[in-house]
Amino acid sequence: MTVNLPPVYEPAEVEDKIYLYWLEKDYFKAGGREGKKPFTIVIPPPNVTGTLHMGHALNNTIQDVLIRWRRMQGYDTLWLPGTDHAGIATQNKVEEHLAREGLSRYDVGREKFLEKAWEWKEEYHTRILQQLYKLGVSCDWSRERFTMDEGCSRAVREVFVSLYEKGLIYRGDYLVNWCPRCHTAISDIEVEHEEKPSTLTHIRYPGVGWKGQIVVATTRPETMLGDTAVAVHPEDPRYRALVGKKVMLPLMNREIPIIADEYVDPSFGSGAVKITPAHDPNDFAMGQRHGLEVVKAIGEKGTITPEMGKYAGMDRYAARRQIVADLEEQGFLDKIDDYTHAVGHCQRCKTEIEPLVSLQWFVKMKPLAGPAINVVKEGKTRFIPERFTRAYLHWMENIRDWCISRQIWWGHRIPAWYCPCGEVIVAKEDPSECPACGGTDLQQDTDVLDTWFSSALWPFSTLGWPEQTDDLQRYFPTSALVTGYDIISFWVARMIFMSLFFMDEIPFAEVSVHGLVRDAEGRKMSKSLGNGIDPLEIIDQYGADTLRFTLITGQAPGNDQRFRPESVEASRNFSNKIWNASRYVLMNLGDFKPEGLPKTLNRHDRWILDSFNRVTRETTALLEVYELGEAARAVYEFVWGDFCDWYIELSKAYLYGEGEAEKERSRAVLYHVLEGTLRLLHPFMPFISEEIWQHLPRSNSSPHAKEALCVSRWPQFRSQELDPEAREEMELVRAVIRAIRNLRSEVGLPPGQRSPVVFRVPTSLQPLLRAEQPFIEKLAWVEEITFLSEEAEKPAQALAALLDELEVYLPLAGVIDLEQEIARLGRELKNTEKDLARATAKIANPNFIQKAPPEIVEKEKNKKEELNRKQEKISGRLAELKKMA
RNA sequence: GGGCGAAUAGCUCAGUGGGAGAGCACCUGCCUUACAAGCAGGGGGUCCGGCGUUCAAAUCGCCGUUCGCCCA
Repeated sequence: MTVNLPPVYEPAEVEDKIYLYWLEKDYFKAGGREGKKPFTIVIPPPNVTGTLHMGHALNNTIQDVLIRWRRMQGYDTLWLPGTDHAGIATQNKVEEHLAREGLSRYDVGREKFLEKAWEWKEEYHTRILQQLYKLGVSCDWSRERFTMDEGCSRAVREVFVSLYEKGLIYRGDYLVNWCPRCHTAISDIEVEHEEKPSTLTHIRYPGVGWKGQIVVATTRPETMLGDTAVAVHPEDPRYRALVGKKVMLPLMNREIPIIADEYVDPSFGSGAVKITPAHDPNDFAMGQRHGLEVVKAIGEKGTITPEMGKYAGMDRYAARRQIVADLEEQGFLDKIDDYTHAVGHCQRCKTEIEPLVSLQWFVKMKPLAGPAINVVKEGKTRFIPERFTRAYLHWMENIRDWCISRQIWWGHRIPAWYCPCGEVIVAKEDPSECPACGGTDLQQDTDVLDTWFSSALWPFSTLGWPEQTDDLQRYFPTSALVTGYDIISFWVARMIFMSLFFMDEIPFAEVSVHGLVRDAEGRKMSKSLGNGIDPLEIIDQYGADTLRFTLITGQAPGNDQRFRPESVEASRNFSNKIWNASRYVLMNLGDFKPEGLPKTLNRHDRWILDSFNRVTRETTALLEVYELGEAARAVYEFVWGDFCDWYIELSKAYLYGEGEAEKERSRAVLYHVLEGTLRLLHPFMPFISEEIWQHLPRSNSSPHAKEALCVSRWPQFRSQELDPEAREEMELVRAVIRAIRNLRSEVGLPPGQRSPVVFRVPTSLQPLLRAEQPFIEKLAWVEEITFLSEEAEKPAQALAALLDELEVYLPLAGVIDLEQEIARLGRELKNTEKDLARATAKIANPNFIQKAPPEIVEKEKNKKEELNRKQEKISGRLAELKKMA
């Protein structure tokens, strides 16, 4: 074969071609590996709201690394892809779109609106898929799902009806977080709290039938319109006598009672608080305890209700200003202080939420949370890193009922129907008549379910549930879930309790948690800041492998990372390094046919095979514990630091030399190591590794004669192939070469100018160094090596590198600057003596000898001896030089 | 108010009980028949501060400082 690869890797020319090849061959399809253990991941379904961002790129790359690695290990891998309808988010997008034509959703009507939403979904679904293809993910596309497809929708109904029948779903009046802009209730965790400078308004409430007044403080004076009590602490001596009496609500001229409740903090403000059950969660709870009236002062549009006299219809902020002005005018305003407090905002549109009492559907959480707490405590589902367990448990243990109805149109419509006779019908199939009165005038609930309701079923609904499908049997529970820490409570927690309730099993054994991808300055990437980086742009410019490698190496489990152009370039350089190392091998293979490793291997071969064996072990072990960044780094170091910097350089002597047998042996090892390296690399950089692999010669007797790297075997670590002898010898050889390079660099010798060196070396080491002489000469730009025995006189006019086992001299008659060399050796002596002192002190400590593990003590002793020899050599040399000076 | 995380080279970050690391940046010398997106060499650290546990702490515990996040 003729190989003529360009010197610079061009990802754009190979990636699409290779992805299509993989798809054609159906490599990503699960099944067909009977008898193999399954390894399953369900994708965190991206929202069809828009396109993918860097966070998605990271999330999917991690999953793809795991899946490709397990596939190569021989597992029956299933990575199930899909997308999420993302209720409020998508609805908002479609509404924005309509607004450009001057239309509201009410103008077009529910049916037409949903058509638009489906169109939106189709468009973005296609784009998301394109992006995932570009990233190179190996999902089983034949099993792709959507949260609103037929099967998932059936699962949603099944779950709703079942929970309703078991009394775990109920409908009730409750204080919910209302977004006046999205015009819907949202769950507690969809509210973002933000500290904001605000004011604390102190208002006087005059006594009724008693002399005096009570001052209450509030951050939201406009809610006073709906006050139905003033509360004090029962033990508070200032107010004890007033409990049970009444005050007059200013502006409204309504009498309201003074009540006592433990909840009131007597040390805050005046120790008395106004109670607005309709507009504050704590007040609502207190109102329930005391049977207080609920007076709505603010309506669903964020405006004052019609019952509130002159304020009726005013926007809540305008009303606040007006009310404060009126209070002041009428003498009820005590004072206004500056104050900072947390204000709830809608996660989707950032509007300040308004707590409102309304009729909503809820999931009763306590019975569901218990088992979900247990499985995590028992370690049946594990969070990685472990610290996220605590956040999960804290949330689960303090959980409140989950408001699941949303007053929007895009989503799963609540399967409840109302009959004029008062009957409520909750059913899997649309009812045609009322079971109570036989009436046919049934109205379905207009609300839809919270998006997370369907996502909570994702691990089993996507596998066919409620049908007992083969896939469900085989692939559930899934093996791992890969997700960002920001959706542990939204999604992970809910999948766990839903799965335990309906499947009686955990949904996944391990949750690998990753962090956020931030911009180069560490800020969150966001549309409003305009600091987002489109993964596709990076792929177009540098290739998917580069993007993947950047994200993976920049990542430590559970930690945020910054996306920096420098790191992208570093990854790009690495892929080019791989490309060129492969070019070198391919250019020199000739008509080589792989037939396994040669029978006789030399020291260099044994050393690189030992290194490869070690990096195989390390990479595999790191992947096992989800340390993907470390695993990728291990491969990087091996490729660049061992294979390229040393083995390839050493191999040049053979390949550019004369001996045919040597050439063949060298080719075989280069081939073997390169091929194995590509396999280690493949999960991280699937495209470049596959592309090069496809260029490698193959033969039928080759042990890895698969048709694609993507389905070849993951390298196996073999302990019997470790070669400590070769390793040790090569370490010495490399140390000698580095020492010579270092000396040459001290005097600024350019590579082209070769120099003689002198070794003063024990006879035991002479065979090794004489055997390696040609390589030392080549790699250290040496022209001639003289071997001296230890008895021989040392060269005088020379720089010295004093290793603990031998001495290396660079003779430079007349060139050497004695003063400089003395200074240099003096610095080295100082460092050596410092280390020696530390080691000596350690060994002198009887506690250390007694309590430290024997191998550590042994190591320390060896170190001390080594340093001793080195110290003697340096000081000896210094004495000689000083004599000459 | 409660919880969690971060603090290590100029920058960005790995490292979690046994001799301080990487990438980038910087300095020096090099186009060396794979690669200048490269090669060789080098400088650079109070591992935030303090106390403790231990034979041994960047690593474990406690206290504090600064920053970030989550929850109430």
